[in-house]
Amino acid sequence: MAGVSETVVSYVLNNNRYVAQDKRERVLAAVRELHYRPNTVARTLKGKKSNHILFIADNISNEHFGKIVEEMDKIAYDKGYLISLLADRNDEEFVSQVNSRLVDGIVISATGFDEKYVQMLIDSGVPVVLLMNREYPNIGNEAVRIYTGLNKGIRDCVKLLESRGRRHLLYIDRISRHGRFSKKDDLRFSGFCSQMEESGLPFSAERFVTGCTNERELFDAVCARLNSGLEVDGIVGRNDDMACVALSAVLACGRRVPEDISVIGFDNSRISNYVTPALTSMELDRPAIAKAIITTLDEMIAGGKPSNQTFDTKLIERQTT
Amino acid sequence: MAGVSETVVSYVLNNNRYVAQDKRERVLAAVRELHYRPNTVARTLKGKKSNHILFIADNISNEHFGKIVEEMDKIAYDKGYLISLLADRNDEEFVSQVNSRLVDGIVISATGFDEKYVQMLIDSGVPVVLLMNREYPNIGNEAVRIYTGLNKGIRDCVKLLESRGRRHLLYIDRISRHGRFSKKDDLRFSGFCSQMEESGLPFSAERFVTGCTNERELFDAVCARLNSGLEVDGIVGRNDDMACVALSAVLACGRRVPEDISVIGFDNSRISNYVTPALTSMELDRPAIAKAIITTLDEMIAGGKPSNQTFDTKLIERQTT
DNA sequence: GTGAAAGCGCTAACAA
DNA sequence: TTGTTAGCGCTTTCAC
Repeated sequence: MAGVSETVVSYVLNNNRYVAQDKRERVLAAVRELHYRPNTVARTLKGKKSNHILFIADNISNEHFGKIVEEMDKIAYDKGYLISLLADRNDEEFVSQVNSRLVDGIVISATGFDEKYVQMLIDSGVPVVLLMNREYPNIGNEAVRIYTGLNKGIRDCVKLLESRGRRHLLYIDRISRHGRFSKKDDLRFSGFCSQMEESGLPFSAERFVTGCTNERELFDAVCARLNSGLEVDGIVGRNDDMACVALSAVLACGRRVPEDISVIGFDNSRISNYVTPALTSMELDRPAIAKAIITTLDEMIAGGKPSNQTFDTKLIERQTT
Repeated sequence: MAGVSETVVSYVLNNNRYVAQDKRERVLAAVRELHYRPNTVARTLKGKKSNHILFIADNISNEHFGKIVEEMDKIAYDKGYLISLLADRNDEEFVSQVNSRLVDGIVISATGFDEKYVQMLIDSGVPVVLLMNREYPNIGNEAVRIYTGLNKGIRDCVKLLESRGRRHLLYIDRISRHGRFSKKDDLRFSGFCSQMEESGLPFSAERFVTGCTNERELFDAVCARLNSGLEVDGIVGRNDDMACVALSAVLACGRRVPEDISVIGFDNSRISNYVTPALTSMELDRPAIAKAIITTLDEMIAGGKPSNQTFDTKLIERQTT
């Protein structure tokens, strides 16, 4: 339609070769008239970018995750990327599935996803960003790490309770139906442990509430601790949801919050604002984190070697402390 | 490696032509050994399925949406589909972006997404499933509709309040920074209006709390209604988040819940369980809905003409009613 | 029953 | 400065 070869069209659209002004204009005019769009698939096959980013995660449905994805989408769309969401599966078939897609980059935020598979993904040559909620001791720095502030954040939680005179803390681990409980590689749990140690607070297995497969079990587990004679004057939840369950258990056991027991959550999700008493929590800088993920991946895709990043959390104090 | 032509490999992998048993086995052995995976991109370019489903939504970050996506992923993965998430944008560029991707199917759940663009997507030949939270009066039945029970669900909310002797209701619309408030095409709002009419309950503009751009405004708006002399003994929130804001406003104004005013939410999200008093809500059958979305799309992609589907909601009564 | 070859829509080396 | 052409990895027609 523009009376030029395909080559010229390609040059104009990619803007990577000089093309005579008049031809360039004719091409652009034809593009408009025909609503022409280069076929992303053909482009990818030819070895160009697919403009496709994959987010592998183990908890697609929580609020924190949803907000991160929402923020990522805003930035990604402007850069031309499409984001796909995929729950992790621990097998080679999964890695193989992913590899057959030719995605440009992968973000991983999956506590239970085996490092072996992470390494396979990296080895296939795709840029990988690790959204750090746990350690990856065996993964080298071919993968860029983004620390969202979990470690320092949870330490700050402990310090806050300490400053309120609390010394007998309980840590509330996640609920999981599939046995995915926190191990020492979990950044929140390890941060909690180190801070307890640094602050010289007593920490033993019975202060680590874990292994629950549903809310009811967790509720009962917290009550059991409180009624066992164990001294408890503070509770740190790994996230707001867990803290809320613990909070309701505390109240049900007849303890006052925050007079008898202080409770603090993590994530600053909507729920923290609406429970009674309102839950103190730690806010993550999600917009900045989301932006860093996309920007970092974008740089890696362009062949750069961006460095790891760390973000700070912000204490949102409410009534439970 | 198997000593056969590419053709035979293709036949074996797609299982669509007879291939001699020994060759078939050699191919399969080579596939295993080489960890061979057909390149999805090349396959798509050749005109086959991309096994890629796009979910266009206007509220990626809420809990309801996250759970739907999580359930969709489970089923989609088993069928070989990858799901991408994309916030809607109201312009042709957006449609064009989507079209250049050659996705197999599109799910749309976006209250403010212009029907014009939905039609453009349909016209481009991609199967489209509409996750109904509003009407699409101008879209024909080339798009398959999945009703999640919003209309009947919200009617049941009104009926429940009515059965509790409540007749002076307030409807709490969404909060939006971009002016995306409910219009008559919104299934919850229209369902509420029709039920109010059927039940002969008074409904006027002042009972429709809308136009708020943040929680504080909504809180104030509810208080203003309560203090204006308007008689109010029941509140219906379009979702749990809105109901919670209203609930806190009600309590702040010194009214008792449920003695003076009953409150009901929608979605049965976690928050409804943890506010005080615990919020009565309406649960959607998310696993079934998610399954229906993928199955329907899968059928359409295979060339079938599945029919619209409707799901039921379930009342979860707690303390606010 | 199997292979050769064309072609999906694009990019880029090379030639002109 | 632009056009011809090969080729990305696959599927499928057609011929044998």
